[in-house]
Amino acid sequence: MSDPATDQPWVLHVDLDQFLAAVEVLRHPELTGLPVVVGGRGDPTERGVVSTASYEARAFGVGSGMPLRLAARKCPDAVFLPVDNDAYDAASAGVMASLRGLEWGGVPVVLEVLGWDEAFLAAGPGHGELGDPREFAAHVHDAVLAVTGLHCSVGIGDTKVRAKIATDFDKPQGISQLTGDTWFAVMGERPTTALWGVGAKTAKKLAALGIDTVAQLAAADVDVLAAELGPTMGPWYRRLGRGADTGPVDATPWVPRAHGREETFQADLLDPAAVDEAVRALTRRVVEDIDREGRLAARVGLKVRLRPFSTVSRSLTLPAPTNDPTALADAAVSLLDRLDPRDRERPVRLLGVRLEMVPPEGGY
DNA sequence: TCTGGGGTCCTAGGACCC
DNA sequence: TCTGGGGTCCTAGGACCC
Repeated sequence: MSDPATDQPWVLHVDLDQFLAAVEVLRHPELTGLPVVVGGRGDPTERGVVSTASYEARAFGVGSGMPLRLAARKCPDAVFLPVDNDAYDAASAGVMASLRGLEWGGVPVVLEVLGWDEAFLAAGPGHGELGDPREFAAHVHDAVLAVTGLHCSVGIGDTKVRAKIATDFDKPQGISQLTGDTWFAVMGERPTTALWGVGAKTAKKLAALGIDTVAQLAAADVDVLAAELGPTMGPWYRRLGRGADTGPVDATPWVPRAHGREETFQADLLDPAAVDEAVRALTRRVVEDIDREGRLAARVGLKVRLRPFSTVSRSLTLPAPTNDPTALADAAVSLLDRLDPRDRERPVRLLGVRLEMVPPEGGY
């Protein structure tokens, strides 16, 4: 199973348990054991959805993505807290630092960060004896807990896909293993949505082809998949059905391609002048984001969600890359003119502005 | 129960060029 | 007139993930 090119016989996937809720409980110990729901501005009468619910809240049927209003109905006694990105950034940095400091087989691990609360981890180049990966996984859990006070679950695999899927088998504070030897026994009869990257829409397309399970996907005709799902995605789904690799764990820091800001208004915007001004305000915020990285925008995108809930987008390539706030705001506002005239009269629920940046010297 | 915000990557059609 | 074919860029939208 080991890839000789990377010498990564094992891939670990580390996933913090109920991360946002856990960070809140950590700094508000009086919330320990209570149903905690983090989402929106923390007001369950507002428009917004649940980002993370504590396990106590999940017992009431509250889950990620659920409207806050519904969460409040299911669990009226829950503590609702606003999303506090700065706090989670800081907690995440602590977690990743604790992982980066680990050694396995006598050398520092390779760490690939996947977001606030997830990472892949593999033995570094030139490592020695690795021992039982379960023992190391337990060590990872304990090390993260000791440094940050946060619990995690760990999946062990021989590919990233397998490690990622294994993590979900045992949460919280679990350690699970999934390799090529056990893949079909464990995954074969599961629905295709059990795979990382197959959602409801793709599952439906696959079902129309008579493909309902992971094993059926793994055995599917690659030409049929390519014809129905695209030349890149079709073959990729078949590989996914086999748990095949997505490449080695790679510690190369992520360079963002784009930044965006969007806002769902508590009350739909009815006045065109208010829409213009909101687009300009969003653009100013995104410009701050790209300026923080010293990057220039090459394309501007505008997203508009109209009442009741239809979304349209428009985008343009700038004549020349820039970070000039006025030029970018003008470009974003100009995209409003490209909307269907009938849509321009409809109430606006959400606006979003996105800046695609010039790739850094040397590319990504 | 009216459905967030931050992203990534892929697809398909048309424009445009040779 | 009934008509090529490849390549690349631009744009809108879709799907997915955390």
